[in-house]
Amino acid sequence: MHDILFDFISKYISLTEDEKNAILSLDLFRTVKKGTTLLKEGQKSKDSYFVLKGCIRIYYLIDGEEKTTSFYTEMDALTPHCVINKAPSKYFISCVEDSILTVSNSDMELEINSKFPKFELMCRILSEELLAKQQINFDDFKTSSPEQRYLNLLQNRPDLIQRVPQHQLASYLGIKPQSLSRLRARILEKK
Amino acid sequence: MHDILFDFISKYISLTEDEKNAILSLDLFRTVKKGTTLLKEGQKSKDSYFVLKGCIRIYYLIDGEEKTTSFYTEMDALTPHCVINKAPSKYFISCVEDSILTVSNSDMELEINSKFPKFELMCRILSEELLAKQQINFDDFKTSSPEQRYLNLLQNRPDLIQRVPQHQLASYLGIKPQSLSRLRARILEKK
DNA sequence: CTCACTCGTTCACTTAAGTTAAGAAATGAA
DNA sequence: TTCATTTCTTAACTTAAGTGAACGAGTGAG
Repeated sequence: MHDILFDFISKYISLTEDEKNAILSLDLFRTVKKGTTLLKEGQKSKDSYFVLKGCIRIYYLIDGEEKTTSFYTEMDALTPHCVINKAPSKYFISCVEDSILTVSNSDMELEINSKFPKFELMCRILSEELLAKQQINFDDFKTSSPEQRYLNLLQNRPDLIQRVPQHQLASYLGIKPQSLSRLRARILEKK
Repeated sequence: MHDILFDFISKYISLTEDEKNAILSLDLFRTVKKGTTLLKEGQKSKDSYFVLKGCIRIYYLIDGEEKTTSFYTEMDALTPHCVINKAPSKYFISCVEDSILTVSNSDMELEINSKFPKFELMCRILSEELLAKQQINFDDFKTSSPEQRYLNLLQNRPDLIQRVPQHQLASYLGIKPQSLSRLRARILEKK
């Protein structure tokens, strides 16, 4: 399990054994049950997550309705906005499946980063990469119809469609569950 | 003009006179005319931008049509995805107004960052902040209708609606220019 | 000044998403 | 297993966005 984390890190920097041990001594690994809420609206958390196995999601509660806006699966890193801007969270984070995560506190990260400048570098590169990826994602979303977005998802993250409830997928695509059902029927007809 | 840049930087780190001079010696400042294309689809640029005055936009050319997906105005920083992942650009960057920018090369940044670790820190914090902001933005987009998105824009970036052509605004809102016209008429009626 | 072109708006029509409701299927707890 | 709940689908109807076309206003090049 640890290897998954180190494989991920090795894409950005190389670690000495000492550094690996420093990370392991932080005791970051957690297993969480499906349905567990990791963060609630209004809370001020300092925790960031990295998904080793499983799936977690961000959702908003708007007019009593859950609106899921993102999914994080294997090898995805998530730092909630409330950690960055120290404001109460606007959203919930919850486990879609039984999952294995690393949970790291921003105080710990500050300490590690100042002790090992290498980590600072990794965090910068990682954030820049995620930002660029997120921008392309957003652009794709803006420039396509719900149907195209579903077909894109089918191409790029086919696993999500299998492992995630339809009504959560729907709001992820920016539409209602009924529209997703209809849209899928329409696509099948065309084939 | 230089002050705008230093004011921005001072939100993240504090600079000595030496460091300020190091930055100034890089000769980053450029004035660009309205309509200038800064980056074309297919190009592999290493340039990042910071807007001191004016407005630049990202747009895609899809089926011969321009789809504008973002605007950058005063105090906005933009590092194109092609700089990050070293791939040909998927989009164009162009000047909406006569503008004053800083243009910095990623090689220069690499050098500066290794010479002054402070900059590395600033870049990390800045990217993390931008990523968090971008996520909230994307979430808002997903969870609202075109009409709500227009009303949000009216709240959060009212200047954009004045300074940017309607058809560019439309694709920024994820709709067609005709729909934006109609939607605005609808809102006026309601009042 | 004139002509061509772009831009924003309007209209009629088409298409697809939102809404409300109902029912079947799957899930989970007692 | 049973019962309640959640999830997904379908349907009928409403609403809003997409499409194609036309028009006037504004802009820029010659």
